[in-house]
Amino acid sequence: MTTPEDDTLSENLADNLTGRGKPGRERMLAAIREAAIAEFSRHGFKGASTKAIAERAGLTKPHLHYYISSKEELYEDLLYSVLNGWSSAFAFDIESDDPKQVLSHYVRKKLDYALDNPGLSRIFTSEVLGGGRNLGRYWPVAVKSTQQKVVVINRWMAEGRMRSLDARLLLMQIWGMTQHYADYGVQVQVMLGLAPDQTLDREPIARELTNFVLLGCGLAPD
Amino acid sequence: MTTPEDDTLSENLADNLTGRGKPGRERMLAAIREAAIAEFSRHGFKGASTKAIAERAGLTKPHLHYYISSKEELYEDLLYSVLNGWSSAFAFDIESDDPKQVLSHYVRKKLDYALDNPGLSRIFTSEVLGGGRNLGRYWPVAVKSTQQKVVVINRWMAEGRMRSLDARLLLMQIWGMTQHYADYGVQVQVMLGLAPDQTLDREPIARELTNFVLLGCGLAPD
Amino acid sequence: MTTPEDDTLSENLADNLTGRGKPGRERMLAAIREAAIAEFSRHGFKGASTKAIAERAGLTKPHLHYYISSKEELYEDLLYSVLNGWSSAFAFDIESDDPKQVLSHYVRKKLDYALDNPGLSRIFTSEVLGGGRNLGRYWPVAVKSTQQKVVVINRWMAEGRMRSLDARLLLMQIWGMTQHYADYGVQVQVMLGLAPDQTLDREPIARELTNFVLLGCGLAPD
Amino acid sequence: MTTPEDDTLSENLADNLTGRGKPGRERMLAAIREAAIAEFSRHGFKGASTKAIAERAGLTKPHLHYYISSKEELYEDLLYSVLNGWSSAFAFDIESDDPKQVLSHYVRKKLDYALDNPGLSRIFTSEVLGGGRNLGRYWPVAVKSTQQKVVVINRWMAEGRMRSLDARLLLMQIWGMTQHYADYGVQVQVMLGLAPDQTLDREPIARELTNFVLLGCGLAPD
DNA sequence: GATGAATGAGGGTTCATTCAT
DNA sequence: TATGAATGAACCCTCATTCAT
Repeated sequence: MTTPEDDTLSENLADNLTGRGKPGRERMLAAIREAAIAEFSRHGFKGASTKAIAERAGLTKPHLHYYISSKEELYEDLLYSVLNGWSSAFAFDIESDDPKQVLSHYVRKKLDYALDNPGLSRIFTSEVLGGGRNLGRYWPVAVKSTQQKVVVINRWMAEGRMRSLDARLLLMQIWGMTQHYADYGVQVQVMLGLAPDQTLDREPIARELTNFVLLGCGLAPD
Repeated sequence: MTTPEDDTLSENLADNLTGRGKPGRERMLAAIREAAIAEFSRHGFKGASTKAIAERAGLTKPHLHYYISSKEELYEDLLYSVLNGWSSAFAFDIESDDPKQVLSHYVRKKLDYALDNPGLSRIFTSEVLGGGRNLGRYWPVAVKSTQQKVVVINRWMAEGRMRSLDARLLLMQIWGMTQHYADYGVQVQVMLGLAPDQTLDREPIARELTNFVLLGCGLAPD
Repeated sequence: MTTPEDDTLSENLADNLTGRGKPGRERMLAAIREAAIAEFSRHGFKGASTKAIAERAGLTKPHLHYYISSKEELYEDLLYSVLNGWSSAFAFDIESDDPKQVLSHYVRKKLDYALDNPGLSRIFTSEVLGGGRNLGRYWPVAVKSTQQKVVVINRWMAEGRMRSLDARLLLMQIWGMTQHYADYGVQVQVMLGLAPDQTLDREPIARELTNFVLLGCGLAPD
Repeated sequence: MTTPEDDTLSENLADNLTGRGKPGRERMLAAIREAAIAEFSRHGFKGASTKAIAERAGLTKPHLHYYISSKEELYEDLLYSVLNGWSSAFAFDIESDDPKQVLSHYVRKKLDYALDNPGLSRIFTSEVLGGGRNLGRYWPVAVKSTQQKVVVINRWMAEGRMRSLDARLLLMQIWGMTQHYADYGVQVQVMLGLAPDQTLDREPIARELTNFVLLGCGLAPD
C-alpha cells in the first residue's frame, strides 16, 4: 500500500537532497507534485493547505508560489494528469478480441493503476465526492470511452461469447472494485490484518478479482 | 440519485418554513443534520465550512452554534451515526443458511443503504480518504463483523456449497461495488445518461449486481 | 479569606431557593450582585462575561437582562457602590484627636473592609489597573477626603505629636498594605500556609499592621 | 510614572520607524512585547484583545501571528518573565547582615522594580486577581524564597537586633506597599497632584518608605 | 532561487443583547 | 417572570497570496 506519494516529508527531502538524475527545477517540481498529491488526496481541494504542501515538499510557502501559480492550478494540473492518461490507459486491448483476455487485462490494468497511484486515484474520488465541478471536460471523454467498451461487450454478447448483462453496469462495477483498493486502502489494510507499513501483496488480489469478474460475466477462468 | 440529504438550500428552507410535522427545535436539528451531511460529504471535514452548513440550513453562523457545540462534534456525530447502525445492519441473515439467499440479501441491503444515504456513505469514504483518524473505535468492530461473515463463507466453501475463494476479498469487492453507487453517484448518473435531477432506477442495478456476485461466487442465480 | 462573594454557584442557588427573608426580586438582585462581583473582580470589566454572571446567579442570560439593562451599567453600579461608601467610611474618627487612636481605627477599618469585601476591593483595583476611566467623578472626592486627613496629620506633626513625614505617602502606604489583603488574597493564603478553604485569622494581622503603622509614624503602640 | 511600557500607540510606532539600534525582527518583537504588556496589564488576560495589541504595535492581526504563536503563549511568556527574575532579584543581600541595610536595600529594589516595570507588575497583580491559575509553578518558588527571608529576620529578632514581629506579615506589607506604586499608579499620580504626563520623583518616596519600614521594625533610620 | 515580512479574506466560535412567547 | 430563538459584532487564528530583498 505504501507508494511513492505516501512518502513522508523526510523521505521527500532526502530525495531532493540526493538528486537522483533530475536537475534542480525538475526535482523540485516532482517533490511539489508528490506533496500536493498527498495533501489533496487526504483532504480534498478545499481541505488541503498550501502550507502543508510546502512543508511536505521541504519548501517555504512563498517558495512554493515561485513554482506554482496558484493552489487551484496545481490541483487542476494533478486532476487532469489523472484524466488525460486515464481513458487511453484503460482502453480495451485492441490486439485481442477474446473476452476473457480483454477483460482480464482491463481489470489488471485498472487494479495496477489504483495500487501504483493511490494518491491520484483518491484525488479523483475526492473530486467526484465534491460534485465533479472540475470534470466538465472529462465527462464527454469518459462517456465516449465507456461507450466504445460497451459496444465491444455488446457484440460479444450478441455473438454468444459471454452471458447477457448490462455492459455499462459491468464496467462500473469493475471500476468500483478496483478503485476501492486505492480509496479504501486503510480499510483494506486493516481487514487483511496488515501492519500500516506492510505492503499489500498484489498478485492474489489480482487473481481473485479476475476470477470473480470473469465468472460474473459467465466466463470460465483458466 | 437525488435523496433527502442532497436537497438544495432553497428546498431545505422550504422544509423549514412549511414545518411538516416536527416541532421547531427538532426541525432545525434535522435541517442542520441534512446541511452538514451535504457539506461534509462534498468537502470532507477540513474542507467543509460552518458558514456553508449554516447557510444551507437557513441559519446564521452564530445561530448554528446555538444548536451545535462545535464543527468537530457535529462531524463526529454524523460519522458515528453511520458506524453505529452499520455493522449491525449489514450482518448476515441469521434465519437462512443458503449462500445464494444470504449473499443476495447482503448485497441488496448494502446497495439500499448506499442509495438511501449517499451523503452519509460519502462522509465515511471521505473520512477513509483522509486516513481514518476518527475511526479508531470503528476498526475493531468492523474487523469482528467481517470475521463473522468470513467464518460463514468459509464453512459454505468447506461444505462445497460455493466455489473456493478468499472470503475477505469477496466482502471487500461487494463493499467496493455497492459503496461505488454512493461515492460515484455523479459518474453513475453521467454514464447511464441520466439528467442530474433524474432518479436512478434501483431495481435493474440490484438485479445485475446480485447476479454478478452470485456468478462470481460460483452460484447459479435464479 | 472566604467571603460572601466567593461563594460557589451552587451555594448561591441554594441561597436563592431558601429565600431567607428577602422577597423574590430583591433576592434575585442580590444574587446577581454577588455573581457580578465574583466575575468582575476576577476578570475585570472587559474580561468578565454576562454568561458567567448569569450562570453563577442561577439565571439564563436573557433573564439576567430582565433585571439589568447592560453589562456596563451593572459594572458601574458595583463600582460606585464601592466608591460611595468609601470616603465616608474611611474618614478619620472625629470624636478623638489622639493620633494613635485615630490611626489605629483607620487602619482597622480599612483592613476590615478589605477582608469583608475582597470582591468589591478587587473590582476597584482592577478598575485602577485598567486606567480608571470610570473614576472621573471619584478622583475629586478622593482627593478631598485625603486632603482632610493630610491636614489633620500635618497638624499632629506641627504639634509634635508624631514624627515628621509626608502625610500623603503615609496614607498611600496604609492603603497599599490593607488593599493588599484583598487583592493578593491568594498569595497571602499561600504564604501563610493556609488551605484554600481555610479562613484567615484577622486579629493577629490587625495587631501587627497597627503596630507597624504606629511605629512607622514614630508612635509607641500600647 | 510614565515608563517605556506605558508609551502610547503613536510613540511605539515612532520607535519602530526610527529604528534605534535593533534590527527589524528584534525591534518588532520588542514592540509587540511592549504592546502586550500595556494591554494585558490594563485588561487582564481575558479582557485583552489581540487586535488591540496588534494595533498598538503597529501591526495587523494576522501579522502579529507571524511573530507570536498565540495570545496565551504571549501572555505566559510575559508572566514568566516577571516571575523568573523576581525571586532572585528580590533575594536579601548576602554580603551584609545588617538588618537596616538589608531591609533598606530590599525595599528599594522592590520599589525600583515596581516603578521601572509597572506594566509587568500589573500583569502579575491582574493574574493574582484572576485567581492565579497560571502561577502553579510559581508558588513553591515564592514560598521558598519567602521562607529564606523569614529565617534571616527571625534570627535578627532572636539576636535582639530588631523588634519581635511576624516576619511573613512584614514581608507581605512591604510587598503591598511597593507593589502599590505600580498597581495604583494612576491614583498615586492623582493624589500627589501630578499631571498624567508628569514623572514621579522616586527619591522622596524611597526615603519615606524606607524610614517607615525601618521604624516599623523598631530600627532607627540614619 | 529562496526567504522574511506582510495582508485581505475567511476560518470556527463567543459576545452582549433583543425579541417573541 | 422566565426562556428558547436569534443576531451583528467581535473574538483568536489560518488562509492563499504578494512583495521586497
